[in-house]
Amino acid sequence: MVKLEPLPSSERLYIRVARRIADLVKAGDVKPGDRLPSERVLADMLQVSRPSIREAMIALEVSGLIEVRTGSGIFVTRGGSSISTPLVDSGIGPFEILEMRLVLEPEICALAAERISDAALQRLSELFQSMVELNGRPEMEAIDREFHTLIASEAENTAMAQTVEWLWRLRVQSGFSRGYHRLIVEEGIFPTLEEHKAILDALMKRDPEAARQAMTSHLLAATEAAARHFASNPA
Amino acid sequence: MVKLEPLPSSERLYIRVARRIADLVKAGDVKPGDRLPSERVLADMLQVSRPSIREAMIALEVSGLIEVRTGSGIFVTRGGSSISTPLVDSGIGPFEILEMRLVLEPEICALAAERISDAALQRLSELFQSMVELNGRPEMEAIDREFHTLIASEAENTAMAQTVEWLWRLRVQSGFSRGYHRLIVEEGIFPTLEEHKAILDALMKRDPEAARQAMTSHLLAATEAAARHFASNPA
DNA sequence: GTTGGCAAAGTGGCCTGACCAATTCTAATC
DNA sequence: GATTAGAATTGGTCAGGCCACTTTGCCAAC
Repeated sequence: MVKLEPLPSSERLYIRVARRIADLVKAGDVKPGDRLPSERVLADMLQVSRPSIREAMIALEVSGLIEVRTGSGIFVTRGGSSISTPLVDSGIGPFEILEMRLVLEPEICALAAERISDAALQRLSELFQSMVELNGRPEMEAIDREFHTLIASEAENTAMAQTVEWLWRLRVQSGFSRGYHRLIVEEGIFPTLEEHKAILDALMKRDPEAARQAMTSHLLAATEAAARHFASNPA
Repeated sequence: MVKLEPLPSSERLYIRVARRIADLVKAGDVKPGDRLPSERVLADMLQVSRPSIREAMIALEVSGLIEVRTGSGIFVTRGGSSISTPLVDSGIGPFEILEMRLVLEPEICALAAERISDAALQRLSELFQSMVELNGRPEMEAIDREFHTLIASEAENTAMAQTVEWLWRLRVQSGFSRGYHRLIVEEGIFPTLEEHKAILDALMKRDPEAARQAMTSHLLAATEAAARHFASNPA
């Protein structure tokens, strides 16, 4: 029972093209934020047709490496690549997301307490101030998101940071945020503010154990709030 | 400072097409393993050009929802979504992966201890037997992978399960496994066997605390082994 | 000098139609 | 009935074209 897999010889063209482009980015020839040559130019350079270039670009776009702006050009994404789920609904629900965050983010927070930079602490303070000022307006969710993703990025573990960002994307996608605003208005925003304050304080003291504890409390409270929310707002 | 999200207008065509197809799958009109209508037929049905259909298919293919077989047709993937091989290198290294697994998998294992099915326990036993028999051959890594991903899927949290699979894909991609075989030969396979046995036993007793403990020990050992490996094999 | 508007150039979005290569189906042949 | 050669089907790729949107820069009006 031999199993000679290989000799694929020629992969599909769009994959080869996509890899070439991805290599350019990885090699640093084009940096995040840069604009790639136009599709027509790329087609000419790589000696393939424009449809093939387009297919490769779509593959890279779905992979999160590039961003296509109509009429303007193709740009390299700033965040690099990540777990992608733009098209297919993952079927992952709010409680699964929260259960996973409850496992992941306290540890991330503890790591971040030891590794976080002063600049990041400064930014977190600003974000917290914004939360106080916004006080329950819909924009708060975006602030909340940056608060958590920033902490995740300061844990200095790309895998963890990308996962946290992925979970936020899933959350937005899963219709959890549709009732978010009403929820925080009903519940009152202050408990959430206090929880974030506790996290911020722990990070500033660079106290891993306190940070872990604060994040755990915050996410437990969020889970309970979500449970109440869904109890009174079936599906 | 209003922030009116600038009208949805028309998304790009390939995305709308891809969503339509994805909905077909989600609604169960076409099931995993089924063949989709040919590109030409789809183009005719949706009243778009074939290139647009192709672009949508590539997006879905990258997303892992479908599989394209030249000359044969387009088929819905059996494993749902996320079997796809990432197109771009994430730049995430072995130690980041291990650090994250060390956070995630012990908790997953504890959850699985309470939720795991008898069938899954049976399968885990078989996998362990295979590990004993293979005893250090390269195929072991695939077994190891199924062992861990199966446990993750039994935690009954799709987000966690997908993340564990993602981490394995990253591992394969990050060149960690290139020296894997030599490593386990040098180190001897027995410690790893014992660690897996401990995990299996804990799950069979449905003891969450023991399961968490066993998985932690296993991953700590793996981290140390990886450290030794990279110490003697500079990148 | 600044501002405002407008046109041209550049870019991606999408289409038509065609040919090639791999696969599968069909039917004639043995 | 099994084999096999040819036809039909299907994805892979290309060429060229037109449209809509963005950007840019010139020029007129203030």
